Amino acid sequence: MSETLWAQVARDLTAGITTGRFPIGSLLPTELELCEHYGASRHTVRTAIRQLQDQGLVSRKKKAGTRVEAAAPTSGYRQSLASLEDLIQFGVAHIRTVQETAEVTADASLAAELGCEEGTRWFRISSLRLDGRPGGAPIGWTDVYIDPTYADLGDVVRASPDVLITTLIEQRYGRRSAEIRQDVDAIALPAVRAAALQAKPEAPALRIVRQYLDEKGKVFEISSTIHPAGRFTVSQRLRRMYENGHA
Amino acid sequence: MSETLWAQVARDLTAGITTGRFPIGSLLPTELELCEHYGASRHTVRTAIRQLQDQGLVSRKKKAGTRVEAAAPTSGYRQSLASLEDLIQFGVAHIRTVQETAEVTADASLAAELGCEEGTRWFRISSLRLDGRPGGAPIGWTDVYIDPTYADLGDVVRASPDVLITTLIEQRYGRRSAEIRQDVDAIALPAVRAAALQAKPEAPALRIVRQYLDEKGKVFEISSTIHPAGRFTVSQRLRRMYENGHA
DNA sequence: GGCACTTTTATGTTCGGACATAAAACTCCT
DNA sequence: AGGAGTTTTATGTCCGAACATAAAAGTGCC
Repeated sequence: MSETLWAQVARDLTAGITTGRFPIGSLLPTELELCEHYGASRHTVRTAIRQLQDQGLVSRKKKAGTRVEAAAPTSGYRQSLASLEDLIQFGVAHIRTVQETAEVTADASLAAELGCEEGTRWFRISSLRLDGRPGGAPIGWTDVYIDPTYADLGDVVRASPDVLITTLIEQRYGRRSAEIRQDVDAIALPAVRAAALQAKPEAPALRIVRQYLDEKGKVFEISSTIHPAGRFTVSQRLRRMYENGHA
Repeated sequence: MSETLWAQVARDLTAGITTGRFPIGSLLPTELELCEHYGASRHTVRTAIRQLQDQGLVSRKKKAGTRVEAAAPTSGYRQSLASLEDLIQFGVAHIRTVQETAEVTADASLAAELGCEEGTRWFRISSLRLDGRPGGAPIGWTDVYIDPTYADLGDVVRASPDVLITTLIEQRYGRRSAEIRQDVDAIALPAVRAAALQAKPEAPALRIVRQYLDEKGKVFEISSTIHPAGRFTVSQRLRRMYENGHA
């Protein structure tokens, strides 16, 4: 008795995926079918499937079934975001001065920018990012969109100008970001932001849109930041990751 | 009935840890005690504890019990570059049409752009990135700088317009990238590139500079790509990573 | 045809019980 | 005291069953 039953099932399913017996995009047999096939209880089969799910090999949805997402455990490059500097890079932890808050409904244009459904309601917190020196031009302008039920965060955000809003939500509501999606592109600086950012309208600017997803894959926060050219650079270091998980 | 029972238990235990009711190094109550305390089954309590374990908050050992290891979840995000789409995003695998090749020496301006020493000699391969449709405007302009000893790659690059230059170097010289550094910022489109990219000079553009380092940390390839606004977006997905390597 | 409603179904949550296993704790003998 | 063997105990594995829930699929009415 070397290997546990659920580990055997997990291994066999993984093998089926990597060998192509269960191609990417296809559905795995249902739990009941797997129970019968392996002569195991549903509990055991679910434990095995959870293993694959944790490795990102499959995703599950009620009624729809278990879908094969990838043929191999996520390997490739690993980004290290351990240091404070990395967090600043990624989360923009610069000092924030809140300019305005409002409850908005996403029209077609905003929905396209944020990558959300049209008609979604958001509570928006707009702020300027400064780099500490009082004299210098601002680094950027950020619009943070959060679930309207968190609207009371507005005051807290003003009170803690150096804490990430994501962190505030986690502390206050226990909702953690399990995944972050970031899109970076270039745009012409919108005229309405030119004055506040001390730059010319239509000047080149970097736009960073980040979606924060919880464990269930639901987006609960979106931020859109605009940096005039030369004031901010998105930096990353990716190291090749080996099978054993080390870099 | 908003939150599941096991999630409530997990949250309460997490709160107990962060508030110091269960200090680091101490042992949590046994499963049976927690069952009684929360009026839940052992299965439910175990699911909750597994959550904390996955987050690296506690460790478990038979007989010894459940030990508190950390007061806050180990944060750290992992970037998944598993799918082909991700590789295209990162390596720009679009079809390439080589425009010119030359041997250059980095002056102060180029050294600043590439982040290398002034005076370094490079072999430069300049190419346009197309997206397949013959009619459309190009996606971007790429200057790839490689060690002059690899100059004979110029012909190979022309012959294989859809293969990453990094891959070619690896195949031909066995030199593998162990780390990639990427910097993204916004610039005004240089006048000399405007015509080829079918855009106006000074128009907003995205610039992506990537350094490829080998195992010893030596940079052997640098690429600088310019994309006029709206033609390219740098996309990333980061998933929270836990101690055990799972997500 | 298209919209509103009901049914079906696969996964999610929760319970209760049983036995296995590893490691600490204890006992006992020399 | 100290090592060998036994007991205790908390976690690990596994089963069976029931109900909840979300989403697809089917149904029927206008």
